[in-house]
Amino acid sequence: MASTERAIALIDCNSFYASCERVFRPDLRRTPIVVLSNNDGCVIARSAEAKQLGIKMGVPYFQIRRDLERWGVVVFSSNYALYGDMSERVMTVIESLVPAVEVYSIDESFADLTGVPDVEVLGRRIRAEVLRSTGIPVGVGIGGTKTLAKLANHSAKRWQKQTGGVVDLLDPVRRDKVLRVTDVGDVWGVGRRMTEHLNRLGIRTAWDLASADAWTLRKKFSVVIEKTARELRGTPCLDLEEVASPKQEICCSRMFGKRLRELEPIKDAVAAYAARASEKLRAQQSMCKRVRISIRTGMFNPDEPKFAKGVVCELPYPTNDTRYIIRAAIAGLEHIYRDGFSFSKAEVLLMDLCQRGEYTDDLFAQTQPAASERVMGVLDAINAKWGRNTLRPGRVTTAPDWGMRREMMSQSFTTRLDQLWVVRCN
DNA sequence: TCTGGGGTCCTAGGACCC
DNA sequence: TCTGGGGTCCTAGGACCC
Repeated sequence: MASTERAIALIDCNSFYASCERVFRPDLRRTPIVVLSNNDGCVIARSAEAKQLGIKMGVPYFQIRRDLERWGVVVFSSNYALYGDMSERVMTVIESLVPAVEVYSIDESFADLTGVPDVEVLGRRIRAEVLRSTGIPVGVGIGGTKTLAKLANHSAKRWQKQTGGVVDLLDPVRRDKVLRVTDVGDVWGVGRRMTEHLNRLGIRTAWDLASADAWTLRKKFSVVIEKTARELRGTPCLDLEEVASPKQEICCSRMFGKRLRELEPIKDAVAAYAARASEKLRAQQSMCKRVRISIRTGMFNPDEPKFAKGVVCELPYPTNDTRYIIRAAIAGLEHIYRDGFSFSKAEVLLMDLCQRGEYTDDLFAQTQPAASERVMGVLDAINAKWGRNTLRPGRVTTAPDWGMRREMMSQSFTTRLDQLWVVRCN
């Protein structure tokens, strides 16, 4: 039965990073897998088997290392080159099957299925096609709004066996049934804090939230939660955004592979982060007017003296020139650095972005010289052809001793021919 | 020894203007 | 004696997301 009722699907990859690793290690089909954050810090992805073992998201690796060994869990450092490339492949397959897509994150996309005769059949087809073409298992949730599609997807995971990974909540009876058995904290957009607030008002399930008075929610909390409640009722408040708008700020922040006390190595790290952020800036055709640089010591060790500081540096004119951005970031760093602390992390944040060619607000304001444009153009062209950091500013080192720890990284199977040397089959 | 990285949106409150 | 009001812009901080 065809209908013009609005239908949105949320398609997400199951245990995405773990699934990516498994595609190239079919011998691990039934083995529990976890993937670690940068620096092998904490667990950020778990295969279904690993979840079953009770391994929690975000738990520090060093705390559970022994257990993982004992249980025979296979551990990977994160390999973003691989995940990014696999993500593109998954999205391409989805785009070939549905009228309109919004890529929402590395492992999720919304699709507009309005007017599709049988959404559940299409959902199952998406699932089968993505699995066949990429090896990645996905779940599909369908609803009248984005929030309901998210809820449907959550249900597909929760009742994986019964649903086969596809849930359609367009039918109001089924929708209400699911709303009643879902905790309000499991609703998209309701975090820990909001859950506490809502619980205090006696709002415990998604159904309670959907039934709550929208105006009261707005007055007591914010328009955000009001929209969530309306969406749960089936009133669309969030549109599908097919064209990604340029980022309003760009950030590069990382923990160092080890603590740094001296200013010089921190300068090197900040230069590298500033260079990376500038690349992202140019990739979306933007310029920035201000740079914020911040550093901090470790946050968890109670014996370690704590210190954190940041500063915003104005640039003389909007620029995308790595050299000036590095210069500003280092000047800021010298300003905030303090002797006698063990620093663990630095962050470079590019703020006040504008699109290249956008009119400056001051007719007499200085603009970036053409030479900058040319040098950066050459830099990016060479690195696009020969790989990141083939050409780089003198301050940026490739294998610094403060660099990231990643001792269990898989090969970049899909993006580096020189690393494609073993694929195990059983 | 050891605890990620990258974003968005909203709100409150201060500064400033007329 | 007596001390406006409305509007805008900016910033910091909170909350949330994956």
